Amino acid sequence: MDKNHTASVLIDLSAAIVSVRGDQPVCLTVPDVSEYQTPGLPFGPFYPDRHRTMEIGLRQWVIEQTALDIGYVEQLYTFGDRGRRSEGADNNKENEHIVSVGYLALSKQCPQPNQWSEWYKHFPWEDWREGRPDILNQQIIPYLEAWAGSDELRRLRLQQAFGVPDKAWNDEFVLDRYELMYEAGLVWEACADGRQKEKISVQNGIAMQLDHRRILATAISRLRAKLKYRPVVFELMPSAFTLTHVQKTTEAILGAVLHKQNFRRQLSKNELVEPTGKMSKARGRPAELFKFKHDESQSTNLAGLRIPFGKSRNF
Amino acid sequence: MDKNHTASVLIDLSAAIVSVRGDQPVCLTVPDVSEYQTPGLPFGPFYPDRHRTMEIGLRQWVIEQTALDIGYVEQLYTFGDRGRRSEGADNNKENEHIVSVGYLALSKQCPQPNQWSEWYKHFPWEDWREGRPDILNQQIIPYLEAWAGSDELRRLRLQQAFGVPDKAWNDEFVLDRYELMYEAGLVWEACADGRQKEKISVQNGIAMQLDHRRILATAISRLRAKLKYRPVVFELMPSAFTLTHVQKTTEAILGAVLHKQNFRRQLSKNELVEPTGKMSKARGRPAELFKFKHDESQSTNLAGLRIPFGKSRNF
DNA sequence: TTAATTATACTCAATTTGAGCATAATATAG
DNA sequence: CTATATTATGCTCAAATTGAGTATAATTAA
Repeated sequence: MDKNHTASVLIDLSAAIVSVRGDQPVCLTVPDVSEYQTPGLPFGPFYPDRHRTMEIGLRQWVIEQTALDIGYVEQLYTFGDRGRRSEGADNNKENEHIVSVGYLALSKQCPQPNQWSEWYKHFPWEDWREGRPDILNQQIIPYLEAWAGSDELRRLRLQQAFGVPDKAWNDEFVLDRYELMYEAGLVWEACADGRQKEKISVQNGIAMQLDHRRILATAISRLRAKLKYRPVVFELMPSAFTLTHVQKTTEAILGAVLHKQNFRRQLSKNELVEPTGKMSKARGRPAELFKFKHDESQSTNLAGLRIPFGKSRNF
Repeated sequence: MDKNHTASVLIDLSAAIVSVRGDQPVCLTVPDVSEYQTPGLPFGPFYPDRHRTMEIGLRQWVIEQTALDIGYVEQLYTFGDRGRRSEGADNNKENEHIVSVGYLALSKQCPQPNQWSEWYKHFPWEDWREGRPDILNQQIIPYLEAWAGSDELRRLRLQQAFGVPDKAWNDEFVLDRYELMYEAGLVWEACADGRQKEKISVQNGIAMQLDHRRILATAISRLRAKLKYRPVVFELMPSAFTLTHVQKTTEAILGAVLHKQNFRRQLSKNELVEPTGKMSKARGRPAELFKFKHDESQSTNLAGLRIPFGKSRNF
């Protein structure tokens, strides 16, 4: 291969550190010093000679900078797109290319409320708990329809991501929706990256620095998907909780409301929780307090398109 | 942050290019020139100023070097572990750290049979189509049990990954199993990385260069999981195929046998295929030839721990 | 012509889901 | 003190899905 091209890059470890406050999922952000005032995700460089693995490197600076207790950490995706970091307008003097490795981390607490940003302020179209968000029919869909025009591929992607006109909304396609909106020039970042000449008239959710909103969209997608086959909700719960609390947290992340009795049935059937014996005190009838059953047997509940393994699989 | 540490790295794009030949899943490999004769995955450096995204870079050198038509491409994971690439014993002069970004690619054809390596030669314990592989009870499990000793955490991980003694085998935990074996010094790579002083007596599957067997394990895990909620099998099928052919391909990837009639029921219920009108010609009764229904409506079949969304979700 | 082989249709009990009703235990308003 | 709002929890029941077959059809090979 020819050596006329540079292959050396810098690696940023960016973290979407997620928690739930009340009924709102939140994400740790750092304020922006520039004129735009857009918040960003915390990130730090990866020093390969100091940290044995990237995850260790990530944990290191999260501890140093935020003093948070993050238990669950998962690598999301590695973004190396040129032009998705507003490089021209930024401080990086274009001699070094930056690749960002996105991580998802879950935290049980979220102190200092002003440093945490609510998900749905950045993605108002993703919260369906009060029904279909108005912004979809009033702003986003009409604009996207116009952008798609008669382009067959664009219409297909639109249908896939947003369920228009007759497909169902899929809560996991957060990233697909964001990327479509980026391409269509519907989000501020597209404008900042120079893909869109004129400023966006409607502010479709609060923008973030560089490609951080994309990383957050990836985090939400992943977390929503994961919730369905791994008991990660409990990484966001205190040691004792009511079943309603688990449900509210799940609903916050999924952006959808669930059937109460059936939700409890799943929890008890899968033996994910066990009673503590104590009771909560609130408005109505007191609820029993449960704790997470650290059985490790969770691994058994997978599923999906339903492959007919049959019961004989347990040799 | 202190600038005493270097942050500059080189990025390798490694690809697990997967296909299915007969009833064996295979993976494109390149021969090793060194004394060990271990095969490796094809890889190439990422030139950030030449390729806009890493995926474009990957596709580029795959086309250049293999002339293969790969449709489906998915980023797997970014590995930055020090000491997992046999750096000391290798050609890299340790002044530049290398991070490898693993990709999974699917190919419908696999010409030049000798360049493709069968999965289960590298992972003999993962193929359960003829029942539980002997190597598990005869070699792997006893060694791992001894390694775990009375260490509670190790025993838990062992139970989780290998299902011993009483949990079920989970086909998706390919990476977990490989990593456990690596840590226990049960695979050749651990020895090559200097973690294991003495050579492994039993060759537990054919080793690969650097951390390539780890990337392949990640690919298998991902593909097995994906199969259950996305119609990716069809990326490995020709344009017309019999239902049995789809099933054999699925079974090859999962390393497990499935119930025939119920497998077909799933395919027809989810409307993933449509008849071509033609028939196949083989030994027994001729089978109808089908083609993949490119409906894009596949997106509707997800699932998992079964979140009780209820039918009211289709607003 | 028979047997082996493969494909496909159909059945049926068990389990799981979606949806909701009924009742229990508390706080608070009057 | 009683009624009412509020939340928790137990229970039912029909519909759908799954696991595990049986039965039958259409070929080739012996």
